[in-house]
Amino acid sequence: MPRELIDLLWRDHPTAPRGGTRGPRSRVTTGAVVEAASALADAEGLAAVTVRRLGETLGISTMSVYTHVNSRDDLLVLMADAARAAMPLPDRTGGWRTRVRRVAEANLALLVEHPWLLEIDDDRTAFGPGTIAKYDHELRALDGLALDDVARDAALTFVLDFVHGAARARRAAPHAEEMPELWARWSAPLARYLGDAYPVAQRVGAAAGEAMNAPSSPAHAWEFGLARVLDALEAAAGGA
Amino acid sequence: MPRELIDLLWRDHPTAPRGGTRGPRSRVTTGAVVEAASALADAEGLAAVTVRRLGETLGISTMSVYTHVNSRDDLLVLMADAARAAMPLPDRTGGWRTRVRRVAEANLALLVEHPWLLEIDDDRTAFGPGTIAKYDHELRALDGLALDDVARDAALTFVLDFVHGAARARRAAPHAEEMPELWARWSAPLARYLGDAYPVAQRVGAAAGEAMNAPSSPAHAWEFGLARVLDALEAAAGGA
DNA sequence: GCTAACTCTGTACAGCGTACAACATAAGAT
DNA sequence: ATCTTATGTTGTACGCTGTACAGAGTTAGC
Repeated sequence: MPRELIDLLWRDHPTAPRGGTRGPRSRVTTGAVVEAASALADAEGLAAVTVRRLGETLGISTMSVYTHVNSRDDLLVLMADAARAAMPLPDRTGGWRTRVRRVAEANLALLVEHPWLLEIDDDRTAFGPGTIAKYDHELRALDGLALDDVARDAALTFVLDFVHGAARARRAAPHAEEMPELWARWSAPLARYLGDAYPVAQRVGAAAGEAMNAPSSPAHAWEFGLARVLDALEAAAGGA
Repeated sequence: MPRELIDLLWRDHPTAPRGGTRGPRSRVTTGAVVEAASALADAEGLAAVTVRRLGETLGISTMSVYTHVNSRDDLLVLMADAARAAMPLPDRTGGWRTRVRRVAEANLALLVEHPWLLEIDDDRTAFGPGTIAKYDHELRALDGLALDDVARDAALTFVLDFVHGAARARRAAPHAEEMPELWARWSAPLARYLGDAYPVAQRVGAAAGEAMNAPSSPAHAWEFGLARVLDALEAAAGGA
């Protein structure tokens, strides 16, 4: 399997190198490896995606995984692109505000469904068909705004960064289940250390913390922030 | 060294447990370990911060590191809090727009100086004195905006998420030095795969890519985005 | 049937975080 | 001055990681 990552990314394209026909039939395809890895990441987090685990779940040996994928890093790129390729692209009816809102919502849904995407930070994903198709589609959501190409790209980045931050806040933090116990053990010493210093932080932090536990809060913060983002875009384009 | 992380975070506080006086003198303090780790991360990235490397640079054995820090995860929390404690807090003169701009700029500077902060995602940092002091100070930058406590916290998060995204884009990507070679090897097959599909993505991507190489571009995108963020805050508060 | 191309596999290595037990050292108790 | 006890330091060892490499098994084309 000396196929390059770019050819693996485009493995479904008609002109992509298929690999010779000699030798034993593969018991598994690159796509199947990527799917299994993504399922594993969905279920147990990205750290559970080890080459050994992957071989096990696929019913092949550890090293056979490398027949279909060049390295774990490459696999992560393939996973990220596959997730974006499988993402339902929001429809294009309505005004730009509606369309951009749908883009934001679709991206939030994607990141909530696959939180491990937040941990994959590899520029090479930009070469994948899923990522490119997504980029193209989302750029078009900005049609109608008076933005040149560079500004259009910056505007999309602006929206997606906002979504990224919201998704990061929303997902269960890595050690979330231990937090109650941690709080029980630490709140007393923390109060002792703090005394009456930082009154603003203490008051606002308490309010924000309580609000966080209210079920409606993340949705409210999302609506609030998204409205701000849309307003900002409108202002940037000098009113659509 | 059975001191808990919270006590290590507050180790400079007068009432923090100092640890008994018996036994050999420590050859090294927790603070020194954190400093060495941060220097290592600045120079070679967070992945270079291994317990073995740390022991080496400190002139103690690998396992002695654990005398001063409970685990590598705890060390990352201490590093993050120390970086925030050492951050120069922007002064508080001027209107809220000026102050918030300074907050954003200070945070960008922090993340550019210590890009590894982007990789540390641990809720326990919120218990550290540096993080709390920073939070308090930054909340006060929003004084004068008509926001209740929950909204004030959300507004700060909004600003900091924007900075976070900008910093992520600005830092040298993990495999940045290999990108030119990668591009040379991949641009031809990519062009073949793409054909004339996704014209918008191709045009905008090319423009944005070229702009990225223009030295003025990141600064321009930053100014643009920051202005949008400030406008959004003003709108959120119903005009300051 | 032979050869070349291909998949699959087991072994092995260097690196990681860290549990644990043994030892060294210094202060407090006697 | 001696003993006790708390602490710092260290080496060894374990299980885990990604993956290089060599060899064995399998199939298509000559």
